[in-house]
Amino acid sequence: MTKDTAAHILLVEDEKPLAALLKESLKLEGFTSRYCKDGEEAWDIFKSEKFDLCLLDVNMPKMNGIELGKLIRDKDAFVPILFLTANSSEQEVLDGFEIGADDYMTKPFSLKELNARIRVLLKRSQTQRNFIATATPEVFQIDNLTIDISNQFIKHADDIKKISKTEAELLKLFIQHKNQVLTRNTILLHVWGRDDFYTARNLDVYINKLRKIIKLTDQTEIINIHGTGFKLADKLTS
Amino acid sequence: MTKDTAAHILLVEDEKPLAALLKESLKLEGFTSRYCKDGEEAWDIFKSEKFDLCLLDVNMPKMNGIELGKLIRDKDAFVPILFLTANSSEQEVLDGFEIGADDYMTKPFSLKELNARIRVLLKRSQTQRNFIATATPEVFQIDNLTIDISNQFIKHADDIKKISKTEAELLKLFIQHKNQVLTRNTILLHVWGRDDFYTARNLDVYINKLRKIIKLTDQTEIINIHGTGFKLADKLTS
DNA sequence: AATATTTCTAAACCAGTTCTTAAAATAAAT
DNA sequence: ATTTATTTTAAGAACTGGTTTAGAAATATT
Repeated sequence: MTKDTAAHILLVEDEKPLAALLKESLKLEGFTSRYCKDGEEAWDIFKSEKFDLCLLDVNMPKMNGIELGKLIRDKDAFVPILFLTANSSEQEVLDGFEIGADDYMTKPFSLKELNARIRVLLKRSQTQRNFIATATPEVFQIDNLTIDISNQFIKHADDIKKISKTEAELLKLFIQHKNQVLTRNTILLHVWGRDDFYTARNLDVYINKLRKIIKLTDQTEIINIHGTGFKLADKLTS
Repeated sequence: MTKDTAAHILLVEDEKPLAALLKESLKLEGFTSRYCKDGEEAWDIFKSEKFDLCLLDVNMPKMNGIELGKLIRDKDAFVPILFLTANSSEQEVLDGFEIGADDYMTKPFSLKELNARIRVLLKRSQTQRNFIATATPEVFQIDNLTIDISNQFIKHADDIKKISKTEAELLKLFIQHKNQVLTRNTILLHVWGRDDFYTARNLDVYINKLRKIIKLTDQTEIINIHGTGFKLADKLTS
Protein backbone atom coordinates (compact mmCIF):
# COMPACT_ATOMS: atom_id res chain seq x y z
CA MET A 1 0.00 0.00 0.00
CA THR A 2 2.17 2.77 -1.27
CA LYS A 3 1.36 6.19 0.11
CA ASP A 4 -2.36 6.95 0.14
CA THR A 5 -3.24 4.50 -2.58
CA ALA A 6 -6.01 1.99 -2.12
CA ALA A 7 -5.32 -1.33 -0.50
CA HIS A 8 -4.85 -4.18 -2.93
CA ILE A 9 -6.76 -7.32 -2.08
CA LEU A 10 -6.40 -10.92 -3.22
CA LEU A 11 -9.86 -12.41 -3.70
CA VAL A 12 -10.14 -16.18 -4.09
CA GLU A 13 -13.64 -17.63 -4.42
CA ASP A 14 -14.91 -20.37 -6.72
CA GLU A 15 -18.60 -19.42 -6.67
CA LYS A 16 -18.78 -17.01 -9.57
CA PRO A 17 -21.85 -14.97 -8.54
CA LEU A 18 -20.54 -14.37 -5.02
CA ALA A 19 -17.10 -13.56 -6.40
CA ALA A 20 -18.57 -10.94 -8.72
CA LEU A 21 -20.53 -9.42 -5.86
CA LEU A 22 -17.46 -9.30 -3.64
CA LYS A 23 -15.29 -7.78 -6.32
CA GLU A 24 -17.88 -5.08 -6.91
CA SER A 25 -18.23 -4.43 -3.21
CA LEU A 26 -14.48 -4.08 -2.73
CA LYS A 27 -14.35 -1.65 -5.62
CA LEU A 28 -17.11 0.44 -4.08
CA GLU A 29 -15.16 0.55 -0.82
CA GLY A 30 -12.22 1.96 -2.74
CA PHE A 31 -10.01 -1.11 -2.85
CA THR A 32 -8.41 -2.71 -5.85
CA SER A 33 -8.59 -6.47 -6.07
CA ARG A 34 -7.30 -9.42 -7.99
CA TYR A 35 -9.73 -12.27 -8.50
CA CYS A 36 -8.73 -15.92 -8.72
CA LYS A 37 -11.09 -18.81 -9.20
CA ASP A 38 -9.09 -21.41 -7.32
CA GLY A 39 -6.22 -21.92 -4.92
CA GLU A 40 -3.59 -22.91 -7.46
CA GLU A 41 -4.16 -19.87 -9.60
CA ALA A 42 -4.15 -17.69 -6.49
CA TRP A 43 -0.84 -19.08 -5.29
CA ASP A 44 0.76 -18.30 -8.65
CA ILE A 45 -0.54 -14.76 -8.50
CA PHE A 46 0.42 -14.27 -4.86
CA LYS A 47 4.03 -15.12 -5.58
CA SER A 48 4.37 -12.33 -8.09
CA GLU A 49 2.11 -9.59 -6.80
CA LYS A 50 2.04 -7.61 -3.56
CA PHE A 51 -1.22 -7.68 -1.58
CA ASP A 52 -2.40 -5.83 1.51
CA LEU A 53 -4.96 -8.47 2.46
CA CYS A 54 -6.15 -11.91 1.34
CA LEU A 55 -9.82 -12.86 1.23
CA LEU A 56 -10.00 -16.62 0.81
CA ASP A 57 -12.88 -19.01 0.41
CA VAL A 58 -12.27 -22.24 2.28
CA ASN A 59 -14.08 -24.72 0.05
CA MET A 60 -12.52 -24.69 -3.36
CA PRO A 61 -11.43 -27.18 -5.99
CA LYS A 62 -7.77 -28.03 -6.63
CA MET A 63 -6.38 -26.43 -3.48
CA ASN A 64 -8.61 -25.49 -0.57
CA GLY A 65 -8.46 -22.20 1.26
CA ILE A 66 -6.70 -23.53 4.33
CA GLU A 67 -3.86 -25.03 2.28
CA LEU A 68 -3.54 -21.81 0.34
CA GLY A 69 -3.62 -19.79 3.56
CA LYS A 70 -0.79 -21.86 4.94
CA LEU A 71 1.36 -21.27 1.87
CA ILE A 72 0.65 -17.56 2.05
CA ARG A 73 1.39 -17.37 5.76
CA ASP A 74 4.66 -19.23 5.30
CA LYS A 75 5.76 -16.78 2.65
CA ASP A 76 4.47 -13.66 4.41
CA ALA A 77 4.12 -13.62 8.17
CA PHE A 78 2.16 -10.39 8.29
CA VAL A 79 -0.33 -10.08 5.45
CA PRO A 80 -3.83 -10.30 6.96
CA ILE A 81 -5.84 -13.36 5.93
CA LEU A 82 -9.64 -13.47 6.17
CA PHE A 83 -11.43 -16.74 5.46
CA LEU A 84 -14.93 -17.13 4.09
CA THR A 85 -16.68 -20.40 4.72
CA ALA A 86 -20.07 -21.96 4.05
CA ASN A 87 -20.33 -24.97 6.31
CA SER A 88 -18.21 -23.92 9.21
CA SER A 89 -17.55 -26.94 11.34
CA GLU A 90 -15.91 -25.70 14.51
CA GLN A 91 -12.81 -27.71 13.70
CA GLU A 92 -12.47 -26.07 10.30
CA VAL A 93 -12.56 -22.63 11.88
CA LEU A 94 -9.97 -23.62 14.46
CA ASP A 95 -7.76 -25.03 11.70
CA GLY A 96 -7.97 -21.69 9.97
CA PHE A 97 -6.84 -19.79 13.02
CA GLU A 98 -4.20 -22.42 13.65
CA ILE A 99 -2.44 -21.76 10.36
CA GLY A 100 -2.46 -18.05 11.06
CA ALA A 101 -5.78 -16.64 9.89
CA ASP A 102 -6.72 -13.22 11.19
CA ASP A 103 -10.47 -13.47 10.80
CA TYR A 104 -13.20 -15.82 9.71
CA MET A 105 -16.68 -15.15 8.36
CA THR A 106 -19.43 -17.68 7.82
CA LYS A 107 -21.71 -17.50 4.80
CA PRO A 108 -24.14 -15.95 4.44
CA PHE A 109 -22.61 -12.78 5.84
CA SER A 110 -23.34 -9.07 5.77
CA LEU A 111 -21.27 -7.25 3.19
CA LYS A 112 -21.08 -4.25 5.46
CA GLU A 113 -19.71 -6.34 8.27
CA LEU A 114 -17.19 -7.90 5.93
CA ASN A 115 -16.05 -4.46 4.88
CA ALA A 116 -15.79 -3.33 8.49
CA ARG A 117 -13.66 -6.36 9.30
CA ILE A 118 -11.46 -5.75 6.28
CA ARG A 119 -10.88 -2.18 7.42
CA VAL A 120 -9.98 -3.33 10.92
CA LEU A 121 -7.41 -5.75 9.56
CA LEU A 122 -5.93 -3.21 7.18
CA LYS A 123 -5.68 -0.60 9.90
CA ARG A 124 -3.97 -3.01 12.24
CA SER A 125 -1.40 -4.13 9.73
CA GLN A 126 -0.78 -0.56 8.66
CA THR A 127 -0.17 0.53 12.24
CA GLN A 128 2.13 -2.40 12.75
CA ARG A 129 4.05 -1.49 9.63
CA ASN A 130 4.47 2.11 10.77
CA PHE A 131 5.56 1.03 14.20
CA ILE A 132 8.31 -1.19 12.98
CA ALA A 133 9.36 0.44 9.78
CA THR A 134 12.00 3.10 10.08
CA ALA A 135 12.78 3.71 6.46
CA THR A 136 15.68 1.58 5.37
CA PRO A 137 18.48 3.80 4.17
CA GLU A 138 18.43 4.15 0.43
CA VAL A 139 21.51 5.73 -1.03
CA PHE A 140 22.45 5.48 -4.67
CA GLN A 141 25.55 6.57 -6.50
CA ILE A 142 25.41 7.50 -10.15
CA ASP A 143 28.67 8.76 -11.54
CA ASN A 144 29.70 11.63 -9.28
CA LEU A 145 26.17 12.15 -7.99
CA THR A 146 25.00 10.77 -4.66
CA ILE A 147 21.26 10.33 -4.22
CA ASP A 148 19.97 9.80 -0.70
CA ILE A 149 16.29 8.93 -0.92
CA SER A 150 15.37 8.53 2.74
CA ASN A 151 17.11 11.75 3.73
CA GLN A 152 15.82 13.51 0.66
CA PHE A 153 18.95 15.11 -0.70
CA ILE A 154 21.42 14.86 -3.55
CA LYS A 155 25.11 15.57 -3.35
CA HIS A 156 27.28 16.61 -6.25
CA ALA A 157 30.88 17.55 -5.61
CA ASP A 158 30.28 18.60 -1.99
CA ASP A 159 27.24 20.53 -3.08
CA ILE A 160 24.22 19.32 -1.15
CA LYS A 161 20.74 20.06 -2.42
CA LYS A 162 17.49 19.05 -0.78
CA ILE A 163 14.79 17.38 -2.84
CA SER A 164 11.10 17.03 -2.06
CA LYS A 165 9.31 13.88 -1.03
CA THR A 166 7.66 13.49 -4.42
CA GLU A 167 10.94 14.08 -6.24
CA ALA A 168 12.58 11.48 -4.05
CA GLU A 169 9.86 8.92 -4.66
CA LEU A 170 9.89 9.41 -8.39
CA LEU A 171 13.67 9.31 -8.54
CA LYS A 172 13.69 6.12 -6.53
CA LEU A 173 11.21 4.51 -8.89
CA PHE A 174 13.43 5.36 -11.85
CA ILE A 175 16.61 4.19 -10.19
CA GLN A 176 15.04 0.91 -9.15
CA HIS A 177 13.94 0.37 -12.72
CA LYS A 178 16.97 1.71 -14.50
CA ASN A 179 17.04 0.87 -18.20
CA GLN A 180 13.43 -0.29 -18.03
CA VAL A 181 10.57 1.60 -19.61
CA LEU A 182 8.02 2.82 -17.07
CA THR A 183 4.63 3.61 -18.51
CA ARG A 184 2.99 6.87 -17.53
CA ASN A 185 0.23 4.89 -15.87
CA THR A 186 2.65 2.88 -13.74
CA ILE A 187 4.47 5.97 -12.61
CA LEU A 188 1.31 7.88 -11.85
CA LEU A 189 -0.24 5.09 -9.83
CA HIS A 190 2.96 4.47 -7.96
CA VAL A 191 3.80 8.03 -7.05
CA TRP A 192 0.45 9.82 -7.03
CA GLY A 193 -1.93 6.91 -6.58
CA ARG A 194 -4.13 8.11 -9.40
CA ASP A 195 -4.03 8.61 -13.14
CA ASP A 196 -5.96 11.53 -14.59
CA PHE A 197 -5.31 14.39 -16.96
CA TYR A 198 -3.94 16.91 -14.46
CA THR A 199 -1.79 14.44 -12.61
CA ALA A 200 -0.32 13.40 -15.93
CA ARG A 201 0.66 17.02 -16.66
CA ASN A 202 2.10 17.16 -13.19
CA LEU A 203 4.31 14.21 -13.98
CA ASP A 204 5.76 16.17 -16.88
CA VAL A 205 6.63 18.96 -14.48
CA TYR A 206 8.43 16.52 -12.24
CA ILE A 207 10.25 14.86 -15.13
CA ASN A 208 11.56 18.31 -15.87
CA LYS A 209 12.77 18.78 -12.28
CA LEU A 210 14.41 15.36 -12.28
CA ARG A 211 16.19 15.97 -15.55
CA LYS A 212 17.87 19.00 -14.03
CA ILE A 213 19.12 16.78 -11.23
CA ILE A 214 20.17 13.92 -13.47
CA LYS A 215 22.00 16.33 -15.74
CA LEU A 216 24.60 16.72 -12.98
CA THR A 217 25.90 13.37 -14.04
CA ASP A 218 26.70 13.09 -17.70
CA GLN A 219 26.32 9.38 -17.96
CA THR A 220 22.64 9.06 -17.38
CA GLU A 221 19.44 10.63 -18.67
CA ILE A 222 15.68 10.31 -18.58
CA ILE A 223 14.43 9.60 -22.06
CA ASN A 224 10.87 9.73 -23.31
CA ILE A 225 9.25 6.85 -25.13
CA HIS A 226 6.65 8.68 -27.14
CA GLY A 227 3.13 7.67 -26.29
CA THR A 228 4.29 5.21 -23.66
CA GLY A 229 6.35 6.61 -20.81
CA PHE A 230 9.90 7.25 -19.66
CA LYS A 231 13.13 5.43 -19.02
CA LEU A 232 16.20 6.22 -16.92
CA ALA A 233 19.06 5.04 -19.07
CA ASP A 234 22.77 5.33 -19.72
CA LYS A 235 23.56 7.85 -22.38
CA LEU A 236 24.61 6.54 -25.72
CA THR A 237 28.16 7.64 -26.42
CA SER A 238 28.33 7.58 -30.16
CA MET B 1 2.04 -8.72 29.31
CA THR B 2 5.66 -8.66 30.21
CA LYS B 3 7.21 -11.21 27.98
CA ASP B 4 6.40 -14.70 29.28
CA THR B 5 3.73 -13.73 31.77
CA ALA B 6 0.11 -14.49 30.98
CA ALA B 7 -2.04 -11.94 29.23
CA HIS B 8 -4.34 -10.01 31.54
CA ILE B 9 -7.88 -9.66 30.29
CA LEU B 10 -10.70 -7.31 31.27
CA LEU B 11 -13.97 -9.25 31.25
CA VAL B 12 -17.21 -7.29 31.37
CA GLU B 13 -20.44 -9.28 31.23
CA ASP B 14 -23.64 -8.84 33.21
CA GLU B 15 -25.01 -12.37 32.78
CA LYS B 16 -23.50 -14.10 35.77
CA PRO B 17 -23.51 -17.73 34.51
CA LEU B 18 -21.87 -16.82 31.22
CA ALA B 19 -19.39 -14.61 33.04
CA ALA B 20 -18.38 -17.48 35.30
CA LEU B 21 -17.97 -19.77 32.32
CA LEU B 22 -15.84 -17.25 30.48
CA LYS B 23 -13.65 -16.55 33.49
CA GLU B 24 -13.06 -20.27 33.92
CA SER B 25 -12.30 -20.70 30.24
CA LEU B 26 -9.81 -17.85 30.23
CA LYS B 27 -8.10 -19.37 33.24
CA LEU B 28 -7.84 -22.74 31.50
CA GLU B 29 -6.26 -21.04 28.52
CA GLY B 30 -3.64 -19.59 30.84
CA PHE B 31 -4.83 -16.01 31.03
CA THR B 32 -5.56 -13.95 34.10
CA SER B 33 -8.70 -11.88 34.10
CA ARG B 34 -10.55 -9.20 36.00
CA TYR B 35 -14.32 -9.51 36.04
CA CYS B 36 -16.72 -6.56 36.14
CA LYS B 37 -20.50 -6.77 36.19
CA ASP B 38 -21.21 -3.52 34.38
CA GLY B 39 -19.66 -0.75 32.28
CA GLU B 40 -19.22 1.81 35.05
CA GLU B 41 -17.35 -0.57 37.30
CA ALA B 42 -15.22 -1.65 34.34
CA TRP B 43 -14.27 1.90 33.43
CA ASP B 44 -13.10 2.55 36.97
CA ILE B 45 -11.01 -0.57 36.92
CA PHE B 46 -9.63 0.09 33.44
CA LYS B 47 -8.27 3.47 34.47
CA SER B 48 -6.14 1.98 37.20
CA GLU B 49 -5.12 -1.40 35.84
CA LYS B 50 -3.21 -2.43 32.74
CA PHE B 51 -4.91 -4.93 30.42
CA ASP B 52 -3.77 -6.79 27.34
CA LEU B 53 -7.26 -7.28 25.94
CA CYS B 54 -10.85 -6.26 26.70
CA LEU B 55 -13.74 -8.68 26.35
CA LEU B 56 -16.93 -6.63 26.51
CA ASP B 57 -20.56 -7.59 26.44
CA VAL B 58 -22.59 -5.08 24.46
CA ASN B 59 -25.90 -5.22 26.32
CA MET B 60 -25.33 -4.17 29.89
CA PRO B 61 -27.00 -1.97 32.48
CA LYS B 62 -25.63 1.47 33.44
CA MET B 63 -23.18 1.83 30.57
CA ASN B 64 -23.40 -0.35 27.49
CA GLY B 65 -20.45 -2.06 25.89
CA ILE B 66 -20.15 0.32 22.97
CA GLU B 67 -19.92 3.37 25.22
CA LEU B 68 -17.38 1.62 27.38
CA GLY B 69 -15.43 0.54 24.32
CA LYS B 70 -15.28 4.12 23.12
CA LEU B 71 -13.91 5.35 26.44
CA ILE B 72 -11.33 2.59 26.44
CA ARG B 73 -10.30 3.27 22.84
CA ASP B 74 -9.91 6.99 23.51
CA LYS B 75 -7.63 6.29 26.42
CA ASP B 76 -5.66 3.49 24.77
CA ALA B 77 -5.39 3.37 21.01
CA PHE B 78 -3.94 -0.11 20.93
CA VAL B 79 -5.51 -2.46 23.47
CA PRO B 80 -7.54 -5.03 21.51
CA ILE B 81 -11.30 -4.90 22.11
CA LEU B 82 -13.55 -7.89 21.43
CA PHE B 83 -17.30 -7.47 21.75
CA LEU B 84 -19.79 -10.15 22.68
CA THR B 85 -23.38 -9.61 21.68
CA ALA B 86 -26.65 -11.50 21.89
CA ASN B 87 -28.97 -9.83 19.43
CA SER B 88 -26.57 -8.53 16.87
CA SER B 89 -28.37 -6.10 14.64
CA GLU B 90 -26.06 -5.30 11.75
CA GLN B 91 -25.96 -1.66 12.78
CA GLU B 92 -24.84 -2.54 16.28
CA VAL B 93 -21.95 -4.55 14.89
CA LEU B 94 -20.96 -1.72 12.57
CA ASP B 95 -21.13 0.75 15.48
CA GLY B 96 -18.76 -1.49 17.37
CA PHE B 97 -16.21 -1.53 14.57
CA GLU B 98 -16.71 2.20 14.10
CA ILE B 99 -15.54 3.03 17.61
CA GLY B 100 -12.47 0.86 17.13
CA ALA B 101 -13.42 -2.70 17.99
CA ASP B 102 -11.08 -5.41 16.80
CA ASP B 103 -13.49 -8.30 16.74
CA TYR B 104 -17.10 -9.21 17.37
CA MET B 105 -18.74 -12.46 18.35
CA THR B 106 -22.42 -13.26 18.44
CA LYS B 107 -23.91 -15.38 21.21
CA PRO B 108 -24.12 -18.26 21.36
CA PHE B 109 -20.54 -18.82 20.30
CA SER B 110 -17.97 -21.58 20.48
CA LEU B 111 -15.61 -21.12 23.42
CA LYS B 112 -12.81 -22.61 21.36
CA GLU B 113 -13.38 -20.10 18.60
CA LEU B 114 -13.46 -17.28 21.13
CA ASN B 115 -10.13 -18.45 22.48
CA ALA B 116 -8.67 -18.69 19.00
CA ARG B 117 -9.78 -15.13 18.26
CA ILE B 118 -8.35 -13.90 21.55
CA ARG B 119 -5.01 -15.46 20.67
CA VAL B 120 -5.00 -13.83 17.22
CA LEU B 121 -5.60 -10.41 18.77
CA LEU B 122 -2.96 -10.90 21.44
CA LYS B 123 -0.42 -12.07 18.90
CA ARG B 124 -0.96 -9.00 16.73
CA SER B 125 -0.64 -6.54 19.58
CA GLN B 126 2.36 -8.40 20.95
CA THR B 127 4.52 -7.26 18.05
CA GLN B 128 3.93 -3.63 18.91
CA ARG B 129 4.44 -4.23 22.58
CA ASN B 130 7.79 -5.85 21.93
CA PHE B 131 8.84 -2.90 19.90
CA ILE B 132 7.92 -0.47 22.65
CA ALA B 133 9.50 -2.51 25.38
CA THR B 134 13.01 -2.67 23.95
CA ALA B 135 15.09 -2.20 27.04
CA THR B 136 17.69 0.45 26.43
CA PRO B 137 19.91 2.30 28.81
CA GLU B 138 18.14 5.35 30.07
CA VAL B 139 21.11 7.65 30.51
CA PHE B 140 22.80 9.14 27.48
CA GLN B 141 25.77 11.38 27.03
CA ILE B 142 25.91 13.63 24.00
CA ASP B 143 28.87 15.93 23.98
CA ASN B 144 28.74 17.78 27.30
CA LEU B 145 25.06 17.05 27.80
CA THR B 146 23.77 14.25 30.01
CA ILE B 147 20.26 13.02 29.39
CA ASP B 148 18.58 10.87 32.01
CA ILE B 149 15.33 9.55 30.62
CA SER B 150 13.94 7.57 33.55
CA ASN B 151 14.66 10.32 36.05
CA GLN B 152 13.53 12.96 33.60
CA PHE B 153 16.33 15.48 33.74
CA ILE B 154 19.18 16.83 31.67
CA LYS B 155 22.51 18.05 32.96
CA HIS B 156 24.73 20.56 31.21
CA ALA B 157 27.82 21.84 32.92
CA ASP B 158 26.48 21.18 36.43
CA ASP B 159 23.23 22.81 35.45
CA ILE B 160 20.38 20.38 36.07
CA LYS B 161 17.03 20.92 34.39
CA LYS B 162 13.92 18.79 34.68
CA ILE B 163 12.12 17.63 31.56
CA SER B 164 8.56 16.39 31.25
CA LYS B 165 7.42 12.86 30.59
CA THR B 166 6.48 13.58 27.00
CA GLU B 167 9.76 15.38 26.36
CA ALA B 168 11.61 12.41 27.81
CA GLU B 169 9.71 9.90 25.72
CA LEU B 170 10.22 11.81 22.51
CA LEU B 171 13.87 12.39 23.24
CA LYS B 172 14.35 8.72 23.96
CA LEU B 173 12.74 7.76 20.67
CA PHE B 174 15.08 10.08 18.81
CA ILE B 175 18.14 8.86 20.65
CA GLN B 176 17.23 5.23 20.03
CA HIS B 177 16.92 6.00 16.35
CA LYS B 178 19.75 8.44 15.97
CA ASN B 179 20.61 9.20 12.36
CA GLN B 180 17.46 7.48 11.16
CA VAL B 181 14.52 9.32 9.70
CA LEU B 182 11.40 8.93 11.83
CA THR B 183 8.17 9.66 10.04
CA ARG B 184 5.66 11.92 11.75
CA ASN B 185 3.26 9.01 11.86
CA THR B 186 5.73 6.73 13.60
CA ILE B 187 6.57 9.38 16.18
CA LEU B 188 2.95 10.20 16.86
CA LEU B 189 1.97 6.56 17.30
CA HIS B 190 4.83 5.95 19.69
CA VAL B 191 4.56 9.02 21.84
CA TRP B 192 0.90 9.96 21.65
CA GLY B 193 -0.67 6.69 20.53
CA ARG B 194 -2.66 8.41 17.84
CA ASP B 195 -2.16 10.42 14.68
CA ASP B 196 -4.62 13.24 14.08
CA PHE B 197 -4.47 16.90 13.18
CA TYR B 198 -4.02 18.35 16.66
CA THR B 199 -1.58 15.76 17.84
CA ALA B 200 0.47 16.42 14.74
CA ARG B 201 0.71 20.15 15.54
CA ASN B 202 1.52 19.22 19.08
CA LEU B 203 4.53 17.32 17.84
CA ASP B 204 5.87 20.52 16.34
CA VAL B 205 5.57 22.19 19.72
CA TYR B 206 7.62 19.44 21.28
CA ILE B 207 10.21 19.45 18.52
CA ASN B 208 10.66 23.08 19.40
CA LYS B 209 11.18 22.25 23.09
CA LEU B 210 13.61 19.48 22.26
CA ARG B 211 15.66 21.63 19.94
CA LYS B 212 16.26 24.07 22.78
CA ILE B 213 17.60 21.19 24.83
CA ILE B 214 19.66 19.69 22.02
CA LYS B 215 21.14 23.09 21.24
CA LEU B 216 23.11 22.82 24.48
CA THR B 217 25.38 20.46 22.62
CA ASP B 218 26.76 21.73 19.39
CA GLN B 219 27.37 18.38 17.81
CA THR B 220 23.83 17.23 17.34
CA GLU B 221 20.61 18.60 15.95
CA ILE B 222 17.07 17.63 15.04
CA ILE B 223 16.52 18.16 11.35
CA ASN B 224 13.30 18.11 9.43
CA ILE B 225 12.77 16.03 6.32
CA HIS B 226 10.05 17.99 4.61
CA GLY B 227 6.81 16.12 4.20
CA THR B 228 8.25 13.05 5.88
CA GLY B 229 9.43 13.51 9.44
CA PHE B 230 12.44 14.29 11.60
CA LYS B 231 15.89 12.99 12.33
CA LEU B 232 18.30 13.38 15.22
CA ALA B 233 21.68 13.65 13.55
CA ASP B 234 25.24 14.79 13.94
CA LYS B 235 25.75 18.22 12.57
CA LEU B 236 27.51 18.42 9.27
CA THR B 237 30.89 20.02 9.73
CA SER B 238 31.72 21.28 6.31
C1' DA C 1 -10.01 19.85 50.08
C1' DA C 2 -8.15 23.82 48.35
C1' DT C 3 -4.42 25.84 46.09
C1' DA C 4 -0.32 26.18 43.47
C1' DT C 5 2.49 24.38 39.98
C1' DT C 6 3.58 21.95 36.05
C1' DT C 7 2.50 19.94 31.82
C1' DC C 8 -0.23 19.37 27.79
C1' DT C 9 -3.32 20.77 24.14
C1' DA C 10 -5.41 23.78 20.98
C1' DA C 11 -5.13 27.60 18.43
C1' DA C 12 -3.35 31.44 15.88
C1' DC C 13 -0.02 33.41 12.99
C1' DC C 14 3.65 33.53 9.88
C1' DA C 15 7.12 31.83 6.79
C1' DG C 16 8.70 28.68 3.78
C1' DT C 17 8.15 24.79 0.58
C1' DT C 18 5.95 21.98 -2.46
C1' DC C 19 2.32 20.82 -5.63
C1' DT C 20 -1.03 21.80 -9.05
C1' DT C 21 -2.85 24.00 -12.77
C1' DA C 22 -2.45 26.55 -16.79
C1' DA C 23 -0.71 28.02 -20.91
C1' DA C 24 2.55 28.68 -24.49
C1' DA C 25 6.28 26.57 -27.17
C1' DT C 26 8.22 22.63 -29.23
C1' DA C 27 8.55 17.91 -31.11
C1' DA C 28 6.79 13.52 -33.08
C1' DA C 29 3.59 10.80 -35.53
C1' DT C 30 0.08 10.10 -38.95
C1' DA D 1 -0.68 19.76 -42.53
C1' DT D 2 -2.77 18.51 -38.68
C1' DT D 3 -3.25 16.23 -34.61
C1' DT D 4 -1.47 14.47 -30.57
C1' DA D 5 2.22 14.20 -27.15
C1' DT D 6 5.91 16.47 -24.62
C1' DT D 7 8.64 20.20 -22.58
C1' DT D 8 9.12 24.30 -20.15
C1' DT D 9 8.01 28.22 -17.33
C1' DA D 10 5.41 30.49 -14.05
C1' DA D 11 1.78 31.97 -10.70
C1' DG D 12 -0.85 30.95 -7.01
C1' DA D 13 -3.08 27.34 -4.13
C1' DA D 14 -2.32 24.05 -0.78
C1' DC D 15 0.34 22.14 2.44
C1' DT D 16 4.01 21.81 6.00
C1' DG D 17 6.73 23.53 9.69
C1' DG D 18 8.25 26.92 13.51
C1' DT D 19 7.00 29.68 17.23
C1' DT D 20 4.26 31.67 20.76
C1' DT D 21 0.46 31.84 23.87
C1' DA D 22 -3.82 31.00 26.61
C1' DG D 23 -6.37 27.96 28.90
C1' DA D 24 -7.39 22.97 30.25
C1' DA D 25 -5.93 19.10 32.51
C1' DA D 26 -3.11 16.69 35.45
C1' DT D 27 -0.04 16.56 39.34
C1' DA D 28 1.95 18.06 43.51
C1' DT D 29 1.77 20.78 47.74
C1' DT D 30 -0.16 22.87 51.52
